[in-house]
Amino acid sequence: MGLFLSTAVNKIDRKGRVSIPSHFRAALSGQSFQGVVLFPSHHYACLEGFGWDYIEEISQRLDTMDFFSNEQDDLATTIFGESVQLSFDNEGRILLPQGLREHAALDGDAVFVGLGRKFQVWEPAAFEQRKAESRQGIKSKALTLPKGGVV
Amino acid sequence: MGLFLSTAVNKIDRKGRVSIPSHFRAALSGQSFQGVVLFPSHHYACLEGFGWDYIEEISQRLDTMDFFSNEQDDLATTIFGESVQLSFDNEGRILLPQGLREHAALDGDAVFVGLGRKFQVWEPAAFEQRKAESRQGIKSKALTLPKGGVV
DNA sequence: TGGGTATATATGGGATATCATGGTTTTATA
DNA sequence: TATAAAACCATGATATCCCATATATACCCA
Repeated sequence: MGLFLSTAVNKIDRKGRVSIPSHFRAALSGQSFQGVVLFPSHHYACLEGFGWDYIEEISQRLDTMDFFSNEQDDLATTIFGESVQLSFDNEGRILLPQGLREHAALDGDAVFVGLGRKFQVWEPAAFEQRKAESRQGIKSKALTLPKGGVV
Repeated sequence: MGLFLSTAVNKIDRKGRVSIPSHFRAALSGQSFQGVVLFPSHHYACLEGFGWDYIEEISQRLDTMDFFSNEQDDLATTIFGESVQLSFDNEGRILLPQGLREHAALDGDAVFVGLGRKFQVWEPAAFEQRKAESRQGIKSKALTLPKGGVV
């Protein structure tokens, strides 16, 4: 397995904890780090999430760049500097840092959307809007999957 | 594990001590030397930091460069000449040498930014500027990760 | 098939441990 | 002996652990 699928909505409790949907946790069960990495999306008011292996992959790609190059620094500052490593508690929850909650305007409920190798976390109303937009986008541009490609 | 992620701001006390964020210490927990290596960045008014293992890797990479090139001299001078090895106290703090504090204009608060294999230490206002700059840099140059997608 | 039981998941709350921070005392050093 | 550095101790805030419970899901057996 290892792919994030489907959508689920969970509650954020007064301490700022949320359960990661169990099927998302199942997708991560094989990994060394039991938790997720979250990152504020630059396109939308939502969070992007993935497993530890994905971060390591990014790190390896960055390592192929020059040591103290500006390009490497720019990418690393935005990608690594803004992502947070959050481990599961015994109940499969994470504690959402304040900054991330604000970025996605999360309060009360959180929508988890599976997108294959990554997932997103949305405030419910914002997600409804996004969903409508994306349907519209698919219609107007007649988007299809690239041949044999990944989303 | 072993990657530096996310951003945290800690206080420098009147003796010049700062806590290294606990998740950074966790990333270094497997290493023989319990502490960090810091040196003044030549690109920015900040400090660059990493664990002991990374110093060795840098040394190896320098060996692959032209022997008496200016570039190698610069790097070698910076990295080996200006680096300071600072060990944790029982509370996970280091004592910042005066010269380094001045280079990064550190006073009061210090921002720790994870960049994967290394991290940086910034004066808060200076980092805000740097953050904007790096986002801009990515956009304008349409930077993507080598051989692969953007996050 | 129906109904009931067991199991897993999501959620809440109190107790406990960790972290960042400040200060005091002891040790090393010049 | 003067000074800086290291070790030690204290504390509030916050994160983590642990237990309880409700609800939903899977499972079993008549």
